[in-house]
Amino acid sequence: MEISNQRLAKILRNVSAAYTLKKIGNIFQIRAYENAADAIEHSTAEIQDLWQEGKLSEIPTLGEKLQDYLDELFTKGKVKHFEQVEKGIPAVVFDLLDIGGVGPKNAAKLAELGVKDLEDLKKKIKSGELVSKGFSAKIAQNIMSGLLDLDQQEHRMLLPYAFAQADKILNYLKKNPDILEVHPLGSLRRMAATVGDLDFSVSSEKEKEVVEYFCKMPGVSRVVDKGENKATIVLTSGIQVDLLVGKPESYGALLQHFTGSKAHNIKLRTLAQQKGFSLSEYGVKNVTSNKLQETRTEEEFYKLLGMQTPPPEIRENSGEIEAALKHKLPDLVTFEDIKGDLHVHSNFKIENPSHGAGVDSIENIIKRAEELGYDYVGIADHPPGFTAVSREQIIKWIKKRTKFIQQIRQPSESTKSVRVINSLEVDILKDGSLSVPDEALAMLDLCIAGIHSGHRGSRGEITKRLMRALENPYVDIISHPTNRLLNERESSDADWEEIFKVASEKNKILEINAYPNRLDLRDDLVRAALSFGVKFIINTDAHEISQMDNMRFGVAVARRGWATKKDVVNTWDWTDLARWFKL
DNA sequence: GCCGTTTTCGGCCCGACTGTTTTCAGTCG
Repeated sequence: MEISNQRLAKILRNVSAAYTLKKIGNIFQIRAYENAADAIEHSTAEIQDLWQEGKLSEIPTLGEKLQDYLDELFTKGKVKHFEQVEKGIPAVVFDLLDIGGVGPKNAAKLAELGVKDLEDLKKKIKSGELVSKGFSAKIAQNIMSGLLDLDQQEHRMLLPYAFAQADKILNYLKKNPDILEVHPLGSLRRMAATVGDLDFSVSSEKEKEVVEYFCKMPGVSRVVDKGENKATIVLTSGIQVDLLVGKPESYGALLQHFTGSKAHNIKLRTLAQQKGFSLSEYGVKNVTSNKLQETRTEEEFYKLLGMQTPPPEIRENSGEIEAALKHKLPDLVTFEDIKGDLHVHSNFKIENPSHGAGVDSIENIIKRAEELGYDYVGIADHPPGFTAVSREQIIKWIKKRTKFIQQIRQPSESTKSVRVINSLEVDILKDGSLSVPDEALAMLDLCIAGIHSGHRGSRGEITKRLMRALENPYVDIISHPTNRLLNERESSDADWEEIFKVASEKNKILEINAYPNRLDLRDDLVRAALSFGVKFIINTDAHEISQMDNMRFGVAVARRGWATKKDVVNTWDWTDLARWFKL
């Protein structure tokens, strides 16, 4: 049985709620379950995978006891202790917890009043039954809007989508002359693969006026909260947006505080506590003198703690605080370092394609690469499907395409033009062989290989397939290695350490695919692969030229995985790249 | 229940808003 991180977090939150309701243990035991749920929910690795590899202890907040419980859960599908503590609590209580604003106490109270499920609750609020049975009208109203929000929120937003929405809001905010600075916050600023709601901070002397201005933004459907210096709204699209306004003299602390992550901040505050400081969004307080030191910038804030400022992308309490204290933060790869995109699909004519072709011509792709300031671009179409087309036909098609590319790249011999790389993205078949014969692969400049079917194979099967592809001398790059699709499909299960080891030995490149719902290789696996000396390439896998702009989201994944410029081959200049790929 | 440059006990991040609370409980980020 597979248990997703989200489901796992929910199971632990249910236990926490049961502890609360039955008054089992103290507040810290209750919080321990919530802390673990948070950590699991925000983990980029699949917890069940870690369990299989015996690495549960790598997740902070999972101590001896919780590890035992998870072991029992994954082995037997249930946990005796959990069942015991939840005994006697109606199942509906745990469903009610999903409503924003409803915690254990209110959930239990609702169940007591005979609420059967979420639909029933909606009915009872509309009919006034809830109020007549003792709930205040205001609380009933809040629960109702929580219910409506729950209906709207299906998935977390994909990072590029969230960025597009955020840009509109940023543009609106920047128009107000009272606003001195504005930043995205939270998972958006940390460039996590998915984003729950959109948070922004603003530096201004006129806090109240800015909050008013924000609440009047076009597209606001509802103002949820409004305070002196903060507000929460819901847009007509259902997206929740938070705004926090701070004075310029303390803006650094505000920005730091709400960028998170939660785990990063908790660790930071624990550390500060030992040094006699208390941290908040207002600044650094000396506990002895009770004096608050304000900070204009994040850099000042971290400096007061004697450390470097970690880039937002790596603020996950995964070693960045220790590195910053030693002034040894890595020099992460940047978008400006990128010199080319080697995985773009064109509309080159093809019969019986194995997978979706691109919509733009090779000429237009080259033109776009020039506009982006790239030194090189790789055209990597899918070949014809090997089952529908004969071996001879595939070879013939590749010959024709190779000739076509050679013709249009003639001007690129001049120094100012973009170099064009003749490539294909071939399938790694069920047995690990490729969908294109070696004879045809020999005609290409380089070969990208990826799994495009049977993603749900067993750990052994997937590992074997990838291994065999890595052994193939024609394969240069493995595309989107885990094959996850965000909000749709989990990563394939494989022995990643073994794969990283072999990839490093054989000088094979792993792709960080910047396609919005892939962002694959995942950030945590990038970090793991780095320790084996694996090199990466960040590609957009664009199927239309506008998607070539997604590069920066792939860069974000690399940064979150602590990759530096030298680890990413498409930051290299043409000479180094050509030498590596023997072009 | 977790955790450790005060390690196996004794702490545990910090502050906000809402409701109806006249000093606090519940919930959230």
